[in-house]
Amino acid sequence: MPDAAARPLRSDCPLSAALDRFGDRWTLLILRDIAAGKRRYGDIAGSNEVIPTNILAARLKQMQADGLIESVPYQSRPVRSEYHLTAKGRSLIPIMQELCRWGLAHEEETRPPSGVFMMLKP
Amino acid sequence: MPDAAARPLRSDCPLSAALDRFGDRWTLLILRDIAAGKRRYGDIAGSNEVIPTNILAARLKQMQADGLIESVPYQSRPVRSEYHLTAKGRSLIPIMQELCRWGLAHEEETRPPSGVFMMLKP
DNA sequence: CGGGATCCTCAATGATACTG
DNA sequence: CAGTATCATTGAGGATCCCG
Repeated sequence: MPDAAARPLRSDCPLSAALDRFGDRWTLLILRDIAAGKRRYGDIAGSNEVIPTNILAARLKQMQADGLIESVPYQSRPVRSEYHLTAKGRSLIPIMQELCRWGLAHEEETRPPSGVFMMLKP
Repeated sequence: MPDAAARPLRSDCPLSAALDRFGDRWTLLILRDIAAGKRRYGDIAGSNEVIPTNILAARLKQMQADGLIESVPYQSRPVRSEYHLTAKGRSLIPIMQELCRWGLAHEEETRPPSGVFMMLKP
């Protein structure tokens, strides 16, 4: 598997650049989990939206390559790491909150007022 | 191809719901173009990031199904339509602007200060 | 010519099994 | 537990083709 590298950007448009970094189905959900305090692989894998493990591993690598998170080893043999947001990753929290507000306002018509699983503490 | 229908959501998380609507590589770029005044298929297809025509057609249908845009016929035989933002589509403009700001702040290090192709007028 | 539809190829995704 | 390997399926991205 080709190791994660910085991907090229499609154009000079900054919106396009942002989407090239986290405009996919999983990156922001992983970032949400880490921001919410989940630090280990298994915590994130156990989230409500069940992310396939191979994709989770690939995204964690890509997000490190993009500077959104960093991995901090907490034991060796076997090597185990925790994931933390970098400053760059933290800079996405307001965006996630705004997306969250939009989702609440526009996509909750049909669903019962069950639990809201997004709770980022600014 | 199954005609565009509202897709199911992965979970109750409103962030996830928002991403299920426009968390892909093209939807927001198309929305940006329409918001910036491009109304016809060819205008959007000619954008800086070259979107394949099959994807553009599919996205336009999906965005209508999701209520983000509406198509207004401006001639019949052959039927030709213009695309406009709905109120729901317009509600994404602040989000696009914030993404844009993020892209400028975090992803422009390497590129020369060439033109910025994103200019949404609030 | 504008607005697609269609076909093809290949990369990414997703499900699941497996391993250190 | 934290991933990697494998494999089927989907989707992206090009290149036409078609139809009015």
